[in-house]
Amino acid sequence: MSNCKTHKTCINEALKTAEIICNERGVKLTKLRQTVLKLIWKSHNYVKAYDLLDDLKKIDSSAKPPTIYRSLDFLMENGFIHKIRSLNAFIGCTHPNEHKECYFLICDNCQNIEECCSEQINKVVTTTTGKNHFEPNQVTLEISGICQDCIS
Amino acid sequence: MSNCKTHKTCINEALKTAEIICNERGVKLTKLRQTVLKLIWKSHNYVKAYDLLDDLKKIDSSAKPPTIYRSLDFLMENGFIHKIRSLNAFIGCTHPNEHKECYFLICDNCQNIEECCSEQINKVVTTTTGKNHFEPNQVTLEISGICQDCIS
DNA sequence: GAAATTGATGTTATATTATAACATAATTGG
DNA sequence: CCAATTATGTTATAATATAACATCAATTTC
Repeated sequence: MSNCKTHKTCINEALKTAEIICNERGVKLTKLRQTVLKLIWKSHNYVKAYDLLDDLKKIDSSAKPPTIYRSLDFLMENGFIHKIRSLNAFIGCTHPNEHKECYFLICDNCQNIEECCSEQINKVVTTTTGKNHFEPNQVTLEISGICQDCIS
Repeated sequence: MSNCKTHKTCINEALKTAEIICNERGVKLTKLRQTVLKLIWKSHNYVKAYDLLDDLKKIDSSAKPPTIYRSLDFLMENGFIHKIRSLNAFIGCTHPNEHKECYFLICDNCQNIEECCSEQINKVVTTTTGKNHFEPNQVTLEISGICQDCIS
């Protein structure tokens, strides 16, 4: 669970980091992409694409599905957000650029998602794929259940 | 990769196992559910729900989306098939009832999916969730990449 | 700096995936 | 048998996502 005091800091942080990484990579964090990233970071929870679209429409009434999905694609490609496949939803990455593999603990009760990265998991994934002579590209690990705060 | 000689055996095996488990559990593997399971087992690859629906329509032209999705739900609940979330697709389980957690190696090239279960992964998942005081319910682990046969 | 190329966004349309809601039929437990 | 439950039929629509083409903006090349 996030216990940020002034959430604005989180948003600014996320935007700043993205900006820096984009500069490094020579890709552009356009106004639109910034806006979408900001909207995703409105909270620490996951967002659905069409909810995001509704939010965006408040700013630009001409926004349409491709508007959102393209920005989402860009933000995912660059590791600024993640797609949660078991929810068809998106969430801001808490540490873009640090590594590729991010794992998620998804609370069925409060909907909170904890990004949980583990060297140990990486290792065991490597071992398993190695045993199968499989060259991994993308690892999706999503664990749903009940989070600490909801276990009573 | 599957190298079954007479694939019919795989289908029959899957159906028989499902039948037995259903009897044990006192749930019903109805004609429809059997048919859907058989259609899923038409190959060792994954299938998409609407392709399945098309197949089913050849048998019963009145089949509609809920027909398929209900059967899929039943078959998933009972562990006879898995949903591959990163593909929005379904695949027969190669060892229903043995355990809950099944992991997948998905080849980006040949589309083959290898069910890969690992006590080691289970353990590290338990450790990770434990560390986070998280009570896991459902674990989704899908690794996409290039399989043994496609690495040249 | 004009032309050409590339990348981003706008726009229309539609594909794909999935479920709600209610009707009917089949099964089973008392 | 009757009531209750479970399964299926049916209609409609919700939710998720992309194709295809038009336009606009930025950049590069000459």
